[in-house]
Amino acid sequence: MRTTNFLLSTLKETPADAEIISHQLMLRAGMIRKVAAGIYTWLPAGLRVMRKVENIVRQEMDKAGAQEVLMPSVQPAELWQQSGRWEMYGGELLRMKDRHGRDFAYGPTHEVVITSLMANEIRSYKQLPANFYQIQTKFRDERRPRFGVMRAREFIMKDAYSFHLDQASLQETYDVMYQTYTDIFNRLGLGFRAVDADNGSIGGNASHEFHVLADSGEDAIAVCDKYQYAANVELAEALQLGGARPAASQEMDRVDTPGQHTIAAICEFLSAPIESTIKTLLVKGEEQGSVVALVLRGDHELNELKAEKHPLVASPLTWASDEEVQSAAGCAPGSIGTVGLHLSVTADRSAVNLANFICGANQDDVHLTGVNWGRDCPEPIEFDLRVVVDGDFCARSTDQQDDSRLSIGRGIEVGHIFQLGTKYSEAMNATCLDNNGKAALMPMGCYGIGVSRIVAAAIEQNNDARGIIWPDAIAPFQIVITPIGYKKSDKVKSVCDQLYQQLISLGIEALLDDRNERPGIMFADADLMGIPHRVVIGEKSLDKGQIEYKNRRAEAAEDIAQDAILDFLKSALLKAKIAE
RNA sequence: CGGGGUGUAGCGCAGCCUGGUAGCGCAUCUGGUUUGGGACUAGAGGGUCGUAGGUUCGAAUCCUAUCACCCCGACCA
Repeated sequence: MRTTNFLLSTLKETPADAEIISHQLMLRAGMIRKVAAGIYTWLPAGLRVMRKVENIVRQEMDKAGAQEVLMPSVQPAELWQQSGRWEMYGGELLRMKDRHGRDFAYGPTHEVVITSLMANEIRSYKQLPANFYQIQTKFRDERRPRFGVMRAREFIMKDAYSFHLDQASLQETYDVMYQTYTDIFNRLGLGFRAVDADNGSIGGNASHEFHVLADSGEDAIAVCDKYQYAANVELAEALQLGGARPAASQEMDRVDTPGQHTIAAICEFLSAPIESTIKTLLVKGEEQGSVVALVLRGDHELNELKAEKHPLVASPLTWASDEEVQSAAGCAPGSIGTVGLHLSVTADRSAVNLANFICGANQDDVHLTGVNWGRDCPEPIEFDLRVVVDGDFCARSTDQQDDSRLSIGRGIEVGHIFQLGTKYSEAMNATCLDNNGKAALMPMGCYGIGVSRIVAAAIEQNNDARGIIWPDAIAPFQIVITPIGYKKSDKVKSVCDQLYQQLISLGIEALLDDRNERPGIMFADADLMGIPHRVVIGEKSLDKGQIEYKNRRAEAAEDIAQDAILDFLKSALLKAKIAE
C-alpha cells in the first residue's frame, strides 16, 4: 500500500472526549471514528488490525475442530420469549418492530438462535460433540458506553457454542477451548491471564475469563505466579493471616476514646498497630428484621459478594441503618464491638485468630483493649469475608511457608468460556437420541472473545509517548518504507519502489510513504500507527550503500548494507513470528 | 436511572458574565523557500454558534423547552 492511496487520517491533537490511551490513540491514528455513543466506524487502518485478530481467532477455532457459521444479527422475539429472556434481559436488549409490528431484537448474544437451530439439526449422539462459532456484530445497549471500542454498544465478537451428549464430553471440549484461547492470546502477542471465574455453585472448571493485563482494566484480578492461580479479586479466596491464635495474655480493659470513631483514629489514639484491632459491621440478616454482625481485622476490607453468600446475611447486602445499629448495639457506628453484643457474630478467618484485640465497647466514645474470643465474648462463626490484598497467600498453596503470594493487578476481559449445562437446551427443547434410542438433553458450552475489544486492549498494553506499538501479529502493516526525497531523487525513488515491490511479492504487508512530506511528519505518523518495522531510504545512506532499519520498540536505528536489506527484513519478520 | 458538565469551522479552544451580527491554533487548498523527527512565508476557502420557542430595535451571548455528547455513581457481562 502506498500512503497516497491510503486514508491516513492521523490527528496531532487528542480529541477531547477520549479518556483512556487506547481510545485516544485509535482516534489519533485514524483507526476509528465515532458515529454515535458507543457506535463506531472502522477506518482502513483500524479494520486491517481487526481482520488480523479475526483471522487468528478463526484459524485457531478451526484448528480446534469448531465449525464457522453466520447467524443473523436481528432475531425474532419468539426465540427470546421461548427461553424466557425477552422479559429477563432488560434494557441492554435493543428491541424493535418490523413493518408488520412484529417484535425483534438486535442480538446481544446468540444462544437462543444456535440452540433452536441445533434442536432441529442434531438428531443423533453420533453427531456429537459439535462446536459452532461465528464472528459477528453484537449490540448491547449499555447504559453508559465508554472508552471507545473498549466498552462500546456495537462490537465484534467471536462466539461459539458446543453441544454434547454428556458432561464428560462438555468438559473435554471446554478444556480444548481453554487451550485454544491460550494459543490465541499467545499468537496475538498479548500478556494475559486465564482467570478463575468459578462462583462455586456449579463447581469444577465451569467458567474462566481471559484478561489482558493492563492498568486501565476495569476488573481487579489476583494473580499467583507460583500456582498459576488467577481470580477476580471479588472471588479470590482469602486465607487466614497470622497463623494460630495466641493464648490470651492481657486483661480486658475499658478506655475512653472521645471522638475516635475510625480504625485509623483509634490506632493513632491508642498507639496500637492496626492488625490488633477489629471492626464490627452490622448488616441486615436473611431473617426478616434481623441484624447480624460481621467482624474483620482493622486493616481488612469487607468483600460484599462473599458476605452475601453467608446463609445468615441478606442478599443483596444491606447495611443496618443508624437506628438499627443504635438499638442492636446501643451505640453509633464507630463504637461497635463484640463484647456483650447479642447478635450472631461471624468473623473473617484472619479476625478469628486474633488475641488481645481492640474493639468498640458498644458505648459511644469507649473502646475495649485486650479482648479475647471465648473469654470475653462468644467464639464467632468463621467465614471468608474479606477482600484479598497484595501479598496474601495464594489459596492454592498448601504450605504457608512457601513463597506463593498473590499480587493484585488489573485486567481487561477479552474472553470468557463457560459451561452452560442444559439451561438453553431445556428451554428450546434441544435433544438428540442417545445410544439407547432415547431423547437426551444436550449440555452446552459457550465461548466468547471480544474481537474489537482486543484491538483496544492490545494498545493499552503496547504504547509509548509516540503512539501505538503493535505486536507483529496484528499490526496493520508489517513494514513502513520511509523515503527521504522520494520526489527529488530518482535513486531514492527507484530503490524504494524496488524494495516495496519485492516485499509485496513476498506477501509482506508494506506501506510505502510516497507523500511529499517532510521526514518528521512521516516518522511521526509511522510511530503513531505503530508499524513494527521501519526502513528509511535516503541519498545520504545510499551513497554509502546502506539502508537504515529501525524497530518500533528499539531506541536507535541501525545501518544495513543495501544488498542485504531484503534478507535482513525477512529474518526480522521471521524472528518476530517465532517470538509469538 | 441519579448527580455534574459540554455543545461555536474537520480537530482543540476563546468569545457568553456586561446583547451590537464571530475569532485563535492545528488541519485543508494555492504560490514561493524548504526537506533526517510534526518547517517558514504570502494568500485562500470553510461556521444554520446543537435544535425550537421566547425577551429585545438587535441574541453565540439573556430566559424556557428539547436533543446530543462527556464525566462520576448505580447497573450489567
